[in-house]
Amino acid sequence: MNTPPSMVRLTTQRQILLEELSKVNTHPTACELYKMVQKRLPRIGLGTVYRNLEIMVDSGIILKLELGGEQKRFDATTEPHYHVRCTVCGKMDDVTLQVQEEITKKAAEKTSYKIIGHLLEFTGECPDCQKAQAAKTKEADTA
Amino acid sequence: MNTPPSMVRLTTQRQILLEELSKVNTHPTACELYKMVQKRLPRIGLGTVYRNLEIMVDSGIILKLELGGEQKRFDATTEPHYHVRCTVCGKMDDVTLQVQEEITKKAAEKTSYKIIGHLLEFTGECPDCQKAQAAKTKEADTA
DNA sequence: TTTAAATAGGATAGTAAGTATCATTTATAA
DNA sequence: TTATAAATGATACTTACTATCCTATTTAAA
Repeated sequence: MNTPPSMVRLTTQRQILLEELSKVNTHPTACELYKMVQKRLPRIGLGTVYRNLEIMVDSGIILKLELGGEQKRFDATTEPHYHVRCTVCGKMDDVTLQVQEEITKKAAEKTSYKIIGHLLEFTGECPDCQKAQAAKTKEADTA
Repeated sequence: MNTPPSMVRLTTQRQILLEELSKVNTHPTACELYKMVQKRLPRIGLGTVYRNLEIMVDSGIILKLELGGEQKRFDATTEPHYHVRCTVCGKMDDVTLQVQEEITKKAAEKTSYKIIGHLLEFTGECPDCQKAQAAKTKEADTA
């Protein structure tokens, strides 16, 4: 068993990436994070962002949210919790709802799969999009 | 209010696509469906598959599963139900678990989003991958 | 029943998110 | 100090999916 001379270095890029991700609770996409980090490290490459996010996911520092939507999103909170996704703008937020452990057991009884866990995502309309929608409706009424 | 001269035709391609999708319960990807349909319609284009799947989703005939994983999957059963995804091979199956309506209400109390519904996906290892894993472990032991 | 309009199909080009490659730089260890 | 490993940034590539375009088919009108 030869341990390879491998160790995850806390480079400036990784540190700033993690700082920026921890700063927000909207679970940004890789591209959004790239833009955020670019303000502090203008020469950073998009590849570095993707690479380091993946490394941090693998080492359990952050979570990758792979549910609905086109793009993957990232989350600095690693404790299991649920999310809402806005069906209009795609934004994601946390839902501070007790994680349902028992549902995993129930599912395990119903299938021949070896169940590991579950992902729960709520869908809805975010406050901003609700407002925008209301404004639009009002506009149509007066027209 | 001018209704456009639009109506969804039940073409051969659409019919066969729907038949093939209804035949299986593994929720195939567009690409998998393409291969399935190709056996009966060798000249069909991949674009036609994507286009018609989208049309059928829009008209509510089938469901698009946009949860975890790289690709979207399709489901001929439109009643709300849950799924398991194999974390090894990506295969998806149904979980015949009672849909938790009350969880949506609970979530609505915890967020400023206007909650519409929820998506629940279990993760685990499918029987085939469990077997393959077991065989691999055994091989390593004897080596 | 021919003709016109709408719709659909197949081929192909284009997008966009994400991944792989590679030369260069930076950090660590001998 | 030097050798080795690892990380970076630039760029090329892959893949799932979408848009475009021209042809074919279906439907409706004359």
